[in-house]
Amino acid sequence: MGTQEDVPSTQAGGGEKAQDRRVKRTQQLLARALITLTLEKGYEAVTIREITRYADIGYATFFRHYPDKDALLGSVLDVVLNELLTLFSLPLVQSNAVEDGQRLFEYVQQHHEVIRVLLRSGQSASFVERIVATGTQSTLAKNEQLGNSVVPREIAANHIVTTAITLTQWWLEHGMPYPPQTMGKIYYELIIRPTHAYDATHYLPPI
Amino acid sequence: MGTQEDVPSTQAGGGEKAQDRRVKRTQQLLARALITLTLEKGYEAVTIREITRYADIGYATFFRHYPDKDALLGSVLDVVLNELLTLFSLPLVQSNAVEDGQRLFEYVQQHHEVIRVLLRSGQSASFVERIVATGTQSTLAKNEQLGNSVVPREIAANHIVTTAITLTQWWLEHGMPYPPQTMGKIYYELIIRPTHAYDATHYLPPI
DNA sequence: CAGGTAATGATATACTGTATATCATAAGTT
DNA sequence: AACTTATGATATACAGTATATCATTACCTG
Repeated sequence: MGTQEDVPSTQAGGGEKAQDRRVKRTQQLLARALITLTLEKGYEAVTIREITRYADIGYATFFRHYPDKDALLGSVLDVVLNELLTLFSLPLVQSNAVEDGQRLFEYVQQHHEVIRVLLRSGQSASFVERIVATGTQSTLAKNEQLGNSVVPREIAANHIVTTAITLTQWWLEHGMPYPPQTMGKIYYELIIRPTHAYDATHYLPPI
Repeated sequence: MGTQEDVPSTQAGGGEKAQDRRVKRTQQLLARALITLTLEKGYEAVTIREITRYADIGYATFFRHYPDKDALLGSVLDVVLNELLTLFSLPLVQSNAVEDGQRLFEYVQQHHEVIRVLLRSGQSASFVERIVATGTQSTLAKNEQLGNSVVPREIAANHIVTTAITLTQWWLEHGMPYPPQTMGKIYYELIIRPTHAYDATHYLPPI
C-alpha cells in the first residue's frame, strides 16, 4: 500500500564522495517514483515524464542524473546486488545451505517491492542477466563439490542462480505464502541438493 | 549464418481461412526480418521501420497485419507454443521423463534461432510468461506424484517449467555444447527427479 | 551569515519512432 | 476478363526522448 517503502538508499556502497543534499533528494525522489509507477503499470509503460511529474522534479533535471530510464533502475540494482552478494559471502560451508536460503528469502521479504520491480524490469535493463552472471561466477568459484556424474559444473552453477531467481519470483507473485524458513528448506531440497555430488545418505527421507 | 532459417510457418495451426498469397508472403517476410534483426541487435532495439525496410515491404503495410512489434512476435510464438505442447502431450508416463527432455532439446535444436529470439524478447511480449502459464497448468494437471514432503505441488510444477526454460537458455547461449540425449538426462536429474515424491531407490547412484 | 557555487525549473527546440489516412497501382482470385 | 483486395508511396499527427539556455533558488564554504 504505502508509497513509503523501504528503498535501499540509492547511493551505492562504493566509494562515493559526499553529495549535495539536493542531488540526493532528487535521486531518491526519482527512484521512489520509478518503483511506485512500475508496480502500478509495469516498467516498460512508465515514461520519464511520468517519473518526473510524480516526483515533482523538472523533466530536464532527470537527464542531469541519468542518461535514461534503465540507468536509474541500474542505480537501484547496484545497491541490491551488493547487498545480495554480501548475504552469500558470509557462509562458506555448504551444509548451511538451508540457512543461506532462509537469509535470501528474509532479505527478499524486507525489500519485496524493489525486488519485484527488478525482476519485472524486462530485457533492456536486465537485472536478471547481471545477477545471473555475477551469481554464477561467485557460486562456481567457491563451491568445489558442484555437479555430479551427470550434471556438469557450469550447468549446476547456472542452475542454482537462475532457479533461485525463478523461485523468488514465484514466491513474490503469489504473495509470499510461506515463511522464509520454509522457503529455505524448499530452496535446499529443490535446488542445492540436486546439484551436489551423489551421496546416498543425503537422499533418505528427512523423517 | 543463413537468413534462410527454419521459421515455423507463421500461419498458426488453428482454424484459419485460406490466405491471399500476398498476405502470406508479406507476413513471412516480416517474421523472417524480425527474427534476423533481433538476432543481430536484440529485440528491443529493432524498429518497425527496420523490419519493413529489411523485408522490403511498405512501412504502412506492417500495420495492416499487426498492431505492433509484439503482435508480430506473438504470431510466431503461437506456432512454437502449440508445437511444444504437442511434444509433451504424447507421453503421459512419468518414467519417460528422460525421453521427454531429449525430445524437447531436439525440437529446440531444430528451431534454435526462433527460440533464441523468443527467449530474448524481453518483458513486453513475454514469451516466457505465456509458456510458464500454459506449461505449469499442463504439468500440474497431468502429474499426480508431483511434490514431496517438503516441496508443495504448485511450486514443483512452476519449477519444472521455468527451470526447463533456463536450462534451454543456457544451452542455446553456450552453443549447444551437449547433444539432446545428454541434455535429456540432465533435465531428468536436475529438474524432474527432485520434484517427485521421495523414493529411496530413485536416489541410488546410477552406476 | 555573506558570497560564491552548483543544482533546479521552465521553456524552446530537434529528433526518432509510432500510428493512421488516402489514393493510385499492381497482384491475386473467381 | 472482370472484380476484389493487398500493397506502395506519401502526408500527417502524435508521443516520448534528449539537449540547450537562462533566471532562480538552495546549498556549501569560509
